[in-house]
Amino acid sequence: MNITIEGNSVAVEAGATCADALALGLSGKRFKASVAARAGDALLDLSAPVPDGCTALGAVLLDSDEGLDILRHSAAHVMATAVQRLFPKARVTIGPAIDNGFYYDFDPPRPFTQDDFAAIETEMRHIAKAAEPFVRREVSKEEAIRFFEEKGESYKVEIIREIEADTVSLYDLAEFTDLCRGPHLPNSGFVKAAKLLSVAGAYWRGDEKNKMLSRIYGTAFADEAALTKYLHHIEEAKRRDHRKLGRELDLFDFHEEVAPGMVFWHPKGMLVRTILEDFLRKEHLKRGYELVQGPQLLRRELWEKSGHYANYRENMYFTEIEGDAYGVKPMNCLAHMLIYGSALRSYRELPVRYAELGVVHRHEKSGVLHGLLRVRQFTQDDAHIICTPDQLEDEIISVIRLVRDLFSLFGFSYKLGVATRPDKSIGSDEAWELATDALIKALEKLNLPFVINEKDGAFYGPKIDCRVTDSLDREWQCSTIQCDFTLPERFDLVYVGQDGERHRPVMVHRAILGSLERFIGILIEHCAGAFPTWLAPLQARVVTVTENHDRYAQKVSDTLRSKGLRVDADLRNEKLGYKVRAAQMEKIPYVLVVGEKELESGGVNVRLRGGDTIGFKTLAEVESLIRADCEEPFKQEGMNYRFS
RNA sequence: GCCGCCUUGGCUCAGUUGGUAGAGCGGCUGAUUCGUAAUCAGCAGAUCGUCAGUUCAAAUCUGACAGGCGGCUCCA
Repeated sequence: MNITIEGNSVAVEAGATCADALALGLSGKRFKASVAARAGDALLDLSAPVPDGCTALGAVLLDSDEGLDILRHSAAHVMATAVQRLFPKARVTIGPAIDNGFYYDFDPPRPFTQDDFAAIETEMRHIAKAAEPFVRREVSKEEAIRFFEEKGESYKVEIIREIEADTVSLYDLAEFTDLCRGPHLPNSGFVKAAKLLSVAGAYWRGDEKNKMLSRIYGTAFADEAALTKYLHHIEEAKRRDHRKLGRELDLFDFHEEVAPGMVFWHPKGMLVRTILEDFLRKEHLKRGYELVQGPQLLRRELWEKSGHYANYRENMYFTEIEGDAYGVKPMNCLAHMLIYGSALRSYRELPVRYAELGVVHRHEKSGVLHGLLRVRQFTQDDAHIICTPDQLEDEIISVIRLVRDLFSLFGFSYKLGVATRPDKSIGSDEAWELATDALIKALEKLNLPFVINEKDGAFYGPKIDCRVTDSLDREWQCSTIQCDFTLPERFDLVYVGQDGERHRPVMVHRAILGSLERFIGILIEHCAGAFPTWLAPLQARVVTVTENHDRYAQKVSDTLRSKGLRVDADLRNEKLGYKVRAAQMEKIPYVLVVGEKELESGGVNVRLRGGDTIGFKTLAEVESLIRADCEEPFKQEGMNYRFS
């Protein structure tokens, strides 16, 4: 039969393998770099026969995304084989490839530790060196179950029992056989640049009621150079860790023993926060929001009425005074609804948009806390939009616009997802449909790419989530836009329509940056501590050459401060180079050097954060330079934010 | 909460087989008066996370607890 191999038509004998076919159609070099074959959407082992009716085959190269995926999946098998040799009693479970690597979950007699890595890696190298072939076999379910039962591999048996097909595929690698869909590398010889990275506990099937397994994470690359580069990248990313930079730049800290998961903002960090908050308030007012604020404590009865007490009690803080029980708010919606409900509203008032930088407390489990990214007390840039069903889509569009504008202002890339109705949910089908449609249509109208996260919505309504990544590529949710039909019902929110009748409004909960703490944490990592000039706690530092220039430096600093710029002066008795270095490490955008020449001519010598010296400038020039720098990001957004 | 690891001056880290603590940075003082990423010297600063236990003797060994780190589950 004739098939096309990447554009070349070749004649293939019946019973030929994918490798045979590719060898005919590819250059020798390309063939050698191939680790699997592609037929349409399917990936096949090179050793697999060319499928019946197949008319075209492509090569999957080792260093392509798909090739790396296969490499890492195969590396997981190599690791499992090594573990089986060293720890015969360790039962195996699953071991997939993931972004940047792979893992394998084991149920060992004792959990693995990093100290086991050396031995496992050595064994993995032996297996790689032996270039053991991966051999695929199709067997009946019964046969597979019998096979794994004999080996005592109960987890595998459990998985196989749930597979619907009549047959399953097994892969042999040396003496280790694993249930696996494949495809795999032709042999283990390709797994030469692999490294084990960490151990972790992981629940069997991700359910915390199940047994905790011992997971080993590792990674593998096409060659040693790529692996070294990746490991270097990880090291580099750790330098950007907001927890490290927060301490080094004196932005914030934690006092774990007295308030785990709660931030202590130092002056510089608080300044960044304050500037950000001021900007957010102005931007919200500009976009038709009204600012409100509710109390931190609300009577327990209210939380019972809202359903939070029933569903969320474990995560709430409670207090009691003079026999009255209060709950510390974990969210801001209730106060906003009470404000809405304080008067009978007309349809003419809608949409109502209440915004609050609301401080909330959530008692997160101790193991999940993570610097600023996961805390127990945080501030949401929260708002609740109460509108008619007709207004819903337009409201959502403007919220998404705000998300888009703010995230591009900071230069973040983000991923949007629409979470649809979960199995456990309340509300009518029409309401769900109306809201889900509104969310999707809004995203489509703005031409923003998004994914659908099936059944991932809140129990009271669908939502749009926006996720951004930290320096180590971990994803964190920031924006959330949630439609809610429950609370307006429970709190009997109404508006008087044109017809004089009372109607039920729709409510949208939305946060754009999400939590200010989390957002600032990610921002720190994003800019490696070098905040954009409009947010930098110090925009410029005057640095003297000798103490003869102290008075002049102080005058320069005072003058610029009086213009509203954030400036200080380093008058320490140190060499210029020392103070320049200090300013550089504090990531101050502008260093203004003053010495004899500047004293005489009445200006400063400007050095930029990046290291460039742009030379002599008058103070007026410096002022407009810094202002222009502040306004630059806003021009791109068409926000025209002024710094005066 | 669960699994593994970790906790020594403000920070980063040494501390060999148990014999009651060291360095660099930072801070302070003095000398130096210097032109774009570290001038020199001196001084101060630690009941080694907490509480028990083993021991003649514990930073070091054991246990519990509290935090932290990496994951899991959860979540903004």
